[in-house]
Amino acid sequence: MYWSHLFIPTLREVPADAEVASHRLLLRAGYVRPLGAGIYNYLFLAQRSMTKIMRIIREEMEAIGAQEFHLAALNPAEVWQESGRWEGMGQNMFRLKDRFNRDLCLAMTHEEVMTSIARGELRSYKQLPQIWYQIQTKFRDEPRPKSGLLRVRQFFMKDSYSFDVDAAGLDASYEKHRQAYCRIFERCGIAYMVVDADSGAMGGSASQEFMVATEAGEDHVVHCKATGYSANLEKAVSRPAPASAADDMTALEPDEIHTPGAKTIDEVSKFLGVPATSLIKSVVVIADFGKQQKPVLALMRGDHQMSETKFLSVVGCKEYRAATPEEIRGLFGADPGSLGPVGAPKMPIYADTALEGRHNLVAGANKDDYHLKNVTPGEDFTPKYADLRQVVAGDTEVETGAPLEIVKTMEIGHIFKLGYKYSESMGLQVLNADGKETKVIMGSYGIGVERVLCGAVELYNDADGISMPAAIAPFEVVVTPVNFTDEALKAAAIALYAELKGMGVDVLLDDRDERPGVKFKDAELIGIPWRVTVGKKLAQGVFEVSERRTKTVTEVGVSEVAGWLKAKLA
RNA sequence: CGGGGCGUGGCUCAGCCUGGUAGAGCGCCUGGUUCGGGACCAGGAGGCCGGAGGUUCGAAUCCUCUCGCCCCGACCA
Repeated sequence: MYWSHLFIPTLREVPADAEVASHRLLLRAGYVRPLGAGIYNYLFLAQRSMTKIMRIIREEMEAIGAQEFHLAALNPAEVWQESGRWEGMGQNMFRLKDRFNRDLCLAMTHEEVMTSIARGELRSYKQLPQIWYQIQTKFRDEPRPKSGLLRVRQFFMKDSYSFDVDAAGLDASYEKHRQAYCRIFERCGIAYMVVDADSGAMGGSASQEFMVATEAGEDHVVHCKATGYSANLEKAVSRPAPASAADDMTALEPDEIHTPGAKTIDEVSKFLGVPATSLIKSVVVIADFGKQQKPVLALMRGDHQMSETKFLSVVGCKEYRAATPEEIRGLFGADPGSLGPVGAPKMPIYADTALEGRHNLVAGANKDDYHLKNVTPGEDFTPKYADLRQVVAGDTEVETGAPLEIVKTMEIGHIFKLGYKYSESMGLQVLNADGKETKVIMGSYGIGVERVLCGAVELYNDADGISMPAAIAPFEVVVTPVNFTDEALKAAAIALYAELKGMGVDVLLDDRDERPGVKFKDAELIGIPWRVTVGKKLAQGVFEVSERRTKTVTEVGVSEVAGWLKAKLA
C-alpha cells in the first residue's frame, strides 16, 4: 500500500489524558480513537494488527481441533437466570429491555449460551470431546474504565469451551489449550508468564492466567526467578521472612499493658518498641455461609495482610465482610484497635501459619487502650492454623527458600477447568457407554485480543514510539525513499516495493511528499519492524535497512534486499 | 459510588483570580524556497469558549444546575 493514500493520523504531541504507554502510543501512532469512556474505535492500523493476532489465534485453535462459532451477543435473560448469573454478574452486565419489556443483556462471556447449545444437541459420549470457540465482542459495564484499551467496556475476546465425558478428558482439553495459548503468545512475539490463579466467580477447580509484566497492569504475580514458580498474589504461597526479633522463649503469662491511643499495628509497634513481626494482627470478619452469617477471628503476623481468596477457601464461606465497629464493640466490648484472641468471645479463630510456634507476642487485650504482652499461640489460645496471608516482598519460595519477587502484570489469557458448574445448573448430560445419563464436564478459556496488542506495546516501546513484533505489526516492512520526487529513488523504491510484495511480505511504501525526518519519525512511531531507506547510497548499489527494535542499520545490495528481509521475517 | 483534576480552532495549551472586540505553538490550505531525523518564508481557513439557567449595560471569565472526559479509591472472568 502507498502511505499517501492511507489514513494514519499520527500526532506530534502527546494526548493530554493518556497516561499509560500503550494508551498514549496507540493514540499518537494513529491506531485508535476514543468514542466514550472505555469505548474505542479501531482505525486502520489497529484493525490490521488485531486481524493478525486473530489469525494466529484461529490457526492455533484449529490446530487443537477447536471449531469456530459465532454466538449471539444479545442474550435473553432466561439463559442467565438458569445459571444464576443474571443476579451473580450484578451491575457489570449491560442490561436492556425490548419493546415488550422483556429482559435482555449484552453477553460478557458465553458459558450459558454454549451450554444451552450443547444440552440441546449433544446426546452421546461418542460426540465428545468437543471444543467450540469464537472471537467476538464482549460487553462489560465496568465501574471505572481506564488505561486506554486495558480496561474497556467493549472488547474482543476469543473464548472457547470444552465438553468432555470425564475429568481425564477435561484434563486433556485443558492441556491442549494451555499449549495452544503458549504457542499463540509466542507467535505474537510477546513475553508472557503462566501463573496459577484463583478461579473466582467462574467457579471450577484449576485455572491458570497468562500474564504480561507491565507497570500498567492491575494484577500482582509472585514470581521466583530461581525456580520459575509463579502464581497470582491472591493464591501464591511462600515461606515468610523471619521475624525481626527473636522471641523470648521463657514461659510467661499474658500481661496487660496500657497503650493509650495506639490502635494500628504501626502505632503499637512504635509505642512499645516491638517490631511488627512480634505483633498479632486481629481481624474480625462476618463470614457468609449462605444460610447463616457468623463472626470469625482471623489472626495474622503484624506485618502480614490477609489474602481474601485464601480466607474464603480455608473458612469455606461464600463471602465475607469486615465487621462494623458496632458489631465489634457488641462482641468484644472493645474497639477495633484493641482486639485479640485472649479472652475473645466464642467464635472460630484462624491463625496464619506464620504465627505457629511463636512465643510471647503482643496482641490486643479486648479492652480499649490496652494490649497484652507474652501471648503465645497454642497456649494462651487455640486457633486453627492455615495459610491465610498474602505473600510480601522478602518472602521466599516454599521448597527452596529462593527469593520471591512481586511483579505487576496484565492478564491476556485465562484458562479454567469449570467442572460441572454449568452442566449441573443447566442440565447438560449425555449417555455414557453404559447407557446411563452422565453430566458433561466443561472448561472455558479466554484471550483478550486488545490486551495482546496492548501487551505488545507496553513491552516494546521506547522514546520514539512502538516497536511492534513483526508477526502482529500493521506492516512488516516500510520502504522509505528519502525523496519521492527524485526519479531514480522513486523508481528504485517502487521496484523494491513490488518485489517484496511479490514475495508475500507485508510492505508499505512511504510515497508521501514529506521530508525524510518526518517519514522516519512516523515509521518508528507506528512500530514497523523493518525500514528500507532508499537514498544516497543507491548510487553505490545499496539500501540501508534499519531494524526498529535494535536501531541497527545494515547496508544490503539492491538485488539482495528482498531476500534478506524475507529471511529475517521467517 | 466516594475523592481529585479538566472541558477554549484538529492537537497541546494560555486567557478566568481582578467581567469590556478570543490568543499562541503545532497541524491544515495556497504559493515559493527546500529535501538524510518532525524545514523555512509569505498569505489564508478554522472556535456560538461542553450545555442550560442566572447575575450584569456587558460573561470564556462571577453564581447555580447539568453533561462529558481523565486520575486515585471502592469494584473487577
